[in-house]
Amino acid sequence: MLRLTKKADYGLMALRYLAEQATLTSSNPARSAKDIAEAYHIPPQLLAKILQTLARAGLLVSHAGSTGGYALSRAAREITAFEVIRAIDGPLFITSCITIHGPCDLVGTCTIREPLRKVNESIKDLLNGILISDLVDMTEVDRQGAGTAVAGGLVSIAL
Amino acid sequence: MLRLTKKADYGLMALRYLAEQATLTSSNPARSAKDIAEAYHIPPQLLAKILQTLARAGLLVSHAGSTGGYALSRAAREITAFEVIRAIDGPLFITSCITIHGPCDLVGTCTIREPLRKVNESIKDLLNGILISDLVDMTEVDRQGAGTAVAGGLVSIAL
DNA sequence: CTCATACCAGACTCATTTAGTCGGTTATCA
DNA sequence: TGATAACCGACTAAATGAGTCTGGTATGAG
Repeated sequence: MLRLTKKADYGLMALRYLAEQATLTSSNPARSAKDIAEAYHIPPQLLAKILQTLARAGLLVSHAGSTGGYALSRAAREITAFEVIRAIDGPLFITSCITIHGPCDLVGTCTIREPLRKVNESIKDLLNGILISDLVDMTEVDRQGAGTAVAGGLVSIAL
Repeated sequence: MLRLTKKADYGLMALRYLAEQATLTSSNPARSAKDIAEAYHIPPQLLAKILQTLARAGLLVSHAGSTGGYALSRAAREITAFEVIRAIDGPLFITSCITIHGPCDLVGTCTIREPLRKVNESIKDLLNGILISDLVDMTEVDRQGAGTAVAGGLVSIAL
């Protein structure tokens, strides 16, 4: 089915939210897991775990205490969607031939591994071309009902 | 995790096999599910079901009886990897926001749906650029140890 | 000082999906 | 007419995903 997990979805939404907040507020950009969860109606405990994962991966900085919360560790235009997805969902494998335990038992007989590996790389490049800042920008565009502006760059994929 | 199911893997391998056989034999290109399964050490009954699905989708033609089996319904260069994957794994959704039951319950609050939809389209285009004949060609290239030749086209993706 | 707030960590449950099996039916050809 | 092979749906088991629970630890406000 080739779909992202809900966790990755939630993670992207949270990062986008934090990026947006960072531009709106000058002083303390930190937001608690609870706040973000309420903003999007995400199960709070689940989001908490996701944010912890992202903090462990170095994409977020966390701070405990009453004024604490999470904030982006870098600028929004220096964090890619791929990093987020990879931190949450783990390494990206389009084929089940290539797993974390090395090649599958069809080694030698599997004839489509190499082509699919290239597709894998292409998708990775594609996701690496999407920045958290792009997510914010796109929402703004949608809000204005324009749809003409094109955010982000151009990704060329050679097979 | 963004991975293909094993069924889709098996389906692609089978189609590639049938494409290869079609070029090698002049007369009857049909191969039984059992033969293909044995060639790749795939559970025969499972592959049988996959081939039936592909036949129902119009990608294969089937013929019962002692000399029967499956064959490609079109030329190998007129069948895309996307068609195969879609026939087996169903519609392709990179985000769990967009499901078969329409938009998720986060409608209105989900801020990343549109960007991810575009990624989805890009992946679709990417897979549509890969033909079954490419899979055969690539294997040949690998066999020759070349690696210089590049099969397939170039897919440009605008975000 | 202390307490409410918030992060941290892991075990755990429940639901869904995936992988694979089983049994029986129908079609075709030697 | 019997061997071969496609067809079909129901079924089971394993893996993954989504979400919860419980018990901690840090930190700043009052």
